[in-house]
Amino acid sequence: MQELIRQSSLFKDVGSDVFAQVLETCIPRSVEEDGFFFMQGDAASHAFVLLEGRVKMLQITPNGQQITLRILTPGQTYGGIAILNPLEGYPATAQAMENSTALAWDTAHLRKLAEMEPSISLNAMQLMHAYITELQERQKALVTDRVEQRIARILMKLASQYGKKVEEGVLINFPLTRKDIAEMSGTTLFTVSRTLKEWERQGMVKIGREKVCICKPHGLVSLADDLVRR
Amino acid sequence: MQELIRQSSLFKDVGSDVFAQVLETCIPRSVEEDGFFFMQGDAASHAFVLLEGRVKMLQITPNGQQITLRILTPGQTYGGIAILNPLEGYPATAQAMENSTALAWDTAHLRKLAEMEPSISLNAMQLMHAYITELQERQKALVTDRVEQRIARILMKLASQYGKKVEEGVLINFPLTRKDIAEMSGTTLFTVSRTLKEWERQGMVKIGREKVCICKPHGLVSLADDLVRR
DNA sequence: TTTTTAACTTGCGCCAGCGCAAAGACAAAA
DNA sequence: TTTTGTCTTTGCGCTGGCGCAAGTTAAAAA
Repeated sequence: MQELIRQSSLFKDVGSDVFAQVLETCIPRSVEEDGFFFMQGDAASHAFVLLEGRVKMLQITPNGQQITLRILTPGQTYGGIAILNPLEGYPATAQAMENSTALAWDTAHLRKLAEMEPSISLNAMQLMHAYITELQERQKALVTDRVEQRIARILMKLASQYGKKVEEGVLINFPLTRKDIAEMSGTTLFTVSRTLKEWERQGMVKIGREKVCICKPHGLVSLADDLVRR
Repeated sequence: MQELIRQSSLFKDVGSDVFAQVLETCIPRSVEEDGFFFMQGDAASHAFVLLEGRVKMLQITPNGQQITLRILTPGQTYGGIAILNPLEGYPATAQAMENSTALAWDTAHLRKLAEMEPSISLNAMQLMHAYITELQERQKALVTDRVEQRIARILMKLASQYGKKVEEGVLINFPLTRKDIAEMSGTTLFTVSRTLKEWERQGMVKIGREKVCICKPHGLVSLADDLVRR
């Protein structure tokens, strides 16, 4: 566990003396499947490092539609804005996709730690920067790419994050519904279903209930980069 | 000028001793209309505070299409990621929309300043956080709103940023082409043109060449929030 | 095993918005 | 004043993708 925190994006490169304080000031927090670590708009009082499980960052629109922003795996940081004024609200909701455990630090401790060890601030900024880049990429995709390309891109990304080599190709190694994919790529589950079926016909993927396996990654990449149109 | 830096989002709340160093370490930088402060992907070597002019942050897609991310006014900070490892590339391009002047600080000085004065780091994070929130809002809009709503929202935002009261209503006080609006709202200049004309027919706006004046702000808000469909 | 629940597929109709082309309207330069 | 370049409008055709409804499959619960 210490190992995981040491490698976490927020506390990497922290000197061992300060690191001891990091360990002292954390609060463990467990949330079961479909529960929430925090909701969009809540006062940003804690930053989290995920220890085990999977957590989905999402937004909910006024009319109830969901947008999935990202899926987190152990070692990743979320709610990092807590280092700022806790009057800021979290910009998104963090929901556990399975029983999950995380460590939490509150604003006061975070700031104290950051003052002792500037690299914590830099790490937090690095995190935010990475996220900004990702959001911009996604925005670009939403504006310029067809739905098909966006789905291809999401699958490639999930595969690189959760891919597991099996005999038929690369399996995305956790239950993933058509609706999940739709919420990540900004479309509907119907369109996702149709697209995946078409790809299966072409032998590019193999699909099942809550399961996607990529047989021809190269074909998907071509699609994502718009090198080929169907 | 000092006043402007004092109030700038990056250096506000900086103690007067460190502030003196802020002033010492800056480099003035002028760029004329259509010129660039930096391009997406360039090594992020400097952070800027705009003194005068207007600067557009944009992305260019592989096929040449532009996406406008935001428009900056004097006092605003851009290129703030320079505080991180300069190996990071700027996530977007900064182009002057008119002759513009800014002050720049390089990574080395920024870091030194941030170490002396933690509030600089906090300010930088605050900036990034505000930007993240904005990007998420925009992503939500792209996924869930109709083009009409998105245009309405962009106009409201521009009006709140640059609005000038005139007799007919609130004028967006700088030359703004249909193409500009399209790049901000993720659509085409044709659709923008049609939409604005329709709104003019309804008396909601008054438009001219590179000019938009909002006569019934309330009507636009209703549209943006989808309280009414045409 | 049967039942229930949730995920998925598929056909069909529809329309918002795109893309193009051609023409019109300004503004600045010559 | 005329010219030139840029910005804008508008008609027309087209289609990607949405939305719904009805049916199918598969897993989980009873």
